[in-house]
This record gives sequence, structure tokens and C-alpha cells, in this order.
Amino acid sequence: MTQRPGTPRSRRERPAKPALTRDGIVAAAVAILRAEGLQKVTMRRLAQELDTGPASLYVYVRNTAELHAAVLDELLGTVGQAPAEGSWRERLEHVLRAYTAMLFEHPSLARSALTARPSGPHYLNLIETLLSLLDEGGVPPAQAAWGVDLLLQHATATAAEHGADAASEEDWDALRRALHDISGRTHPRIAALGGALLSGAPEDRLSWGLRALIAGIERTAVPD
Amino acid sequence: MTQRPGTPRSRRERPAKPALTRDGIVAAAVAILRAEGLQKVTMRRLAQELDTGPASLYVYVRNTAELHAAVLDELLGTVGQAPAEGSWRERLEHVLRAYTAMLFEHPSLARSALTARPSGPHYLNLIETLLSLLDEGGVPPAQAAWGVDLLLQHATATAAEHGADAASEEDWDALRRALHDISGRTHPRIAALGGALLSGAPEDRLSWGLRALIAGIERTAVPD
DNA sequence: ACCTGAACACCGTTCAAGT
DNA sequence: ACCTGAACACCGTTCAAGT
Repeated sequence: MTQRPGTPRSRRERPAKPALTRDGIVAAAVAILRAEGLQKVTMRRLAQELDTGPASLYVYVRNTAELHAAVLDELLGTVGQAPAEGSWRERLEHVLRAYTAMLFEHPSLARSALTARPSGPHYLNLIETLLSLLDEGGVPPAQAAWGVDLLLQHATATAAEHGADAASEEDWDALRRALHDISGRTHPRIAALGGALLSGAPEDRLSWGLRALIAGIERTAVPD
Repeated sequence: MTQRPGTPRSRRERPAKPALTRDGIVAAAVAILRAEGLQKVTMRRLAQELDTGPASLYVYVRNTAELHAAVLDELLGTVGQAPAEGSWRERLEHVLRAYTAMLFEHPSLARSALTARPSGPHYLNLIETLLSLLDEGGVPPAQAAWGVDLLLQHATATAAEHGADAASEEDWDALRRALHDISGRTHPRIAALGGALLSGAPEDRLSWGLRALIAGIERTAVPD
């Protein structure tokens, strides 16, 4: 490509290396996440991608955990809008399922959300949406306030546990085997339940869990 | 210490280096956990403690995740017994609070439990205990089966989030600030709730969460 | 079979020095 | 103020070779 006529001559003709900004760093991190997963979103790898040294990133990002939190908030931008139709319960479940679906794609991000409390703008929007749906359903504000936490925690933890990780499959197998091999003499209830402990598709369990949570939140008063 | 009379002379007089066993490895790992936290329970550090090279540990332990899971099951041995007195609800809450209290001491272990499904003997005992309490409360078996997962997930995730980590305090502060600075025009519900979103002692929130969960589990039928 | 030294391929973070 | 090279102090895991 030759220089376009009329374009003011910039200091560098071909900016092989755009200036570092927090947004640019987060955008590059999201790109790596999408292409290769969160385990590759490291300071060193990111620096390499941005054609600089890892030390340079510390001007814009406090540490790796904060970087991961910023990535999560970025992806949170794609969920959080409640649909226009349906009962408040249906719309509430819809939003929470959209949130979970996003995290299912990136279980490691769900794990980091459980560890490092998010506090970005998209996360706050999500909280606001959930609160207004609970309010619409007549849930007392104090219960809604604590309930939002419970709902998001369940959604996040479910994604962290069941998300499509090659590694986690082995754990599930091990648990399945352990439950199957159990003796009815020492563990009668487990033996009696048979496969019920691990039955059901993840979506069905998530959905049931959300409904149970909502039912509990509606009718459990907060202390004092 | 001199050799005791009557003791058969063993091949090594002073066993400076006891033979490696899986149990010995796990015991050493628990000791490091107690003294310095899970982040120090690494293959290299553990090998150093056992006076060998890290490669030797792979004979007994598949990888770091499995090691951490074994450590968790070891600590799980101290909880799981329901008290003899009280209603089924009280005893159920008691067991779950004991479980959470243990994990509160080791939030990083809670995090690893959320990632790597435990399947050790002590974990199975805990499940059996919870199932029998729910059964005593007349909760239908299918709901109890899925409910146990919900209860343990809540307890584990709460410990992972609120556990006494120096690092996590900053995140909570950031969220507190973000919620406080919010505009009532864009986020009316959050603004209206004021501090209610983050109010309450961790124990009170855990206790409320467990009661809400139990209430929901009791009255939400599983599909089909 | 069990154990090991050595190597491979990485990490996060800090800091003194440069521009 | 922003950026960097270099270093410090670590990681997990594999593998060929030894006993």
C-alpha cells in the first residue's frame, strides 16, 4: 500500500507498533482468549503479541488477575439485556442462561470470576437488570439484593464446573466410577439413588437450580 | 536415640529418607498447606520437602490438580459428622457450615474443589450424610440428589469468594466503590439499595443462602 | 517397578536505566 | 511519564538413563 493522497503525513508511516493503551491491551487479551483460551493470556504472551516486553504492561494493568477481570467484563458486554417478552421469571432465567452460556465457552474465566470479584461497568449493568426483574416479581429489595449474588454465584460456579474443559472430563468420570462402586452397606442413600446424583443434562440442571434458587429467594426473609 | 533392644535390625539404621508412598506425599502436602498455603503446594516444593526430585512424585500422583484434590479429601475427614441433636434442618445447616468453615481457612482449596470434582472417600461420606438428612426431612430423592450438588456448590463457592485471602480484599473494595459511585439515573435499583448489596456478615449470608437453597430444593420438582 | 538428573518450555513481577 | 532489558525466583511435566 502506498500513502493515500490528502492524508496528513504522520510521524511514522507504517505504525508497526501502535501506542500501548489499556483498551488495546484488553482487546489483545480478548483475542488471545478467543483463539487459545485463558491459560494463554499471560503477561509474557500478551507482551509478545503487542511487540513489547512484559514489564511495559504493568503501566496499565496491576497484575494478571486484574487483566483477567477486565477480559471478563469485556465479554459481559454481550449479555445482560433482558428480552422484551415473557413473564419476569422467564426473562430472569433468560438473562442468567445467557450469562452462563458465555461462561460455558470460557470455564477458566468463570473460575477467575469466582476468585476475583468483578466490578466493571458491564457487570454492574447485569446486576441492575437482575434487580429490576426481581423487583418486578415483587421480591422484597433486601432479599433481591442478596438473591442476585446467589443467582450469579450459581451460574458462575456451574460454568466453572461443567464448562467444556478436556481436563475436567476425567474428574467427572472418576466421580461416576466412585459413585457406582459404592457399597449399599456403608452408603445406602447413594446406592439407592443410583445414577440420579449425576443425571440430567447440564442445561436442565442449571435451569432447575435457577428455579429452586428463585423459589427460595422469594420466600426466605433476610435476618432483622 | 540409640537402637531399642529387641527391635529387629532394619536395613537402614536411621531412615533419613523414608520410602515414597502416596499417603506420605499427601501428608507432606497437607503439612505445607497448613504452614504456607496451597500456592506453595507445588510438585517442586513438595519434592524438596521429601528430599527427592519432582519427577519422582509422578509415580504416585498424576498431576498437580490430582494432588490438590487428594489434599482436600484429607481435610474433609474432619467434617461430615452430623450432630445428634436438633431438627434435620439444623443438623443439615450444621454440617454444611462445618464444611464451609474448613474451606474458609483454605480458600484456594475451595477454588480447586470448584474446578476439579472431588471423588475421595471423605467426600462420598459427606454426600451420604447430606442425602440422609434431606431424606429425613421428607425431600423427594430426585430433588435431594440434585439439591446436594446445589448445597455443596454454594458452600464451596462462598468459601472461594470470601475466604481470607489478602488479595481478594482489594476486589471487594473495588466493587464497593463501584457500587457507591453509581448514578441513580443509569442504575436506579442499585442506587436505591445503597449498601444492601454487600451488607451482612459472611456467616449470615451463608446461613441465609443455605436456608433459601433448602427452601427451594424442597419445593422444586425435577423435570419429568 | 521405581526412582532420578537434567532438560524443555514456560511463568509473574520488579527494578534500574533509559527516553 | 512512559517504556524497556535484564534479572530474580520460581513453575509443571517429560524422558532417557539408571538401580
